[in-house]
Amino acid sequence: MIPLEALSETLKLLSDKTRLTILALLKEKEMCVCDIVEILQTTQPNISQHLRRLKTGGLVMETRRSQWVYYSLNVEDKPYLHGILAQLPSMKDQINAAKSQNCN
Amino acid sequence: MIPLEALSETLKLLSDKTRLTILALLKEKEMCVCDIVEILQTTQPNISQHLRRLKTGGLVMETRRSQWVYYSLNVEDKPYLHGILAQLPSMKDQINAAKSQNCN
DNA sequence: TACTAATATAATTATTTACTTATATAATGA
DNA sequence: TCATTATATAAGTAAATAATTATATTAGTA
Repeated sequence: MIPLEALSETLKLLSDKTRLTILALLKEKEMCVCDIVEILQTTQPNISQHLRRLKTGGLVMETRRSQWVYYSLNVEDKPYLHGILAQLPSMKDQINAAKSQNCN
Repeated sequence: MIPLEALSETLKLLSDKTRLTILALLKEKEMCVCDIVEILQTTQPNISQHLRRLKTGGLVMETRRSQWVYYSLNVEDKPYLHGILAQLPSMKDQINAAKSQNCN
């Protein structure tokens, strides 16, 4: 049983529209920062800071591969979030739409 | 499938510690405002305002019974929240501790 | 080594939000 | 009707937060 304090911190991470969208994207596949920036049409620092919070909160993992930092979901050990994550809409269309002008 | 916008609004309601605690209390049993104020040791307007947000967000219902307004959980139709609600700690101890100085 | 691309961090700003204080409304009972 | 209890609403304040702009770091490459 998670302390209420910790639970509300995690839910705060999920309560922001931009972060929820990032999680929806990562549900499809791992992505680097520039992919997400491209798809969400916002600034790089904005996404970078959201990703840092998600990482600190334990919701995503990062792996650097040469110049790119790839982020992926890290929620296997948090089954109580599965219900919510399952509600996230498919991002396939947005991903495909952005595929043409990829950053790498 | 719920729009991302609506989902983040709901999660915003769940992301506050006070509101989470209220939900944990209502998971045990329906309660009037003064019960919650007593247990959470805060002001009546504070709780009243949180309850209004929870009601507007569709997470709780209200029923007036004479001078008391009772609030209860309204989450049967939101199965994607069950995982989170199941994580809320038991409030039995806090409820019993406050039972002596009940408001009605 | 210099240049570029990808990412991170820092500082600032504008908005949101939780809480408080004060006041209003609603219901009960003397 | 008046007083009391329970609840709601309004206004103000302080703190938290998302996004922006500017700058730093890291890696690849000519």
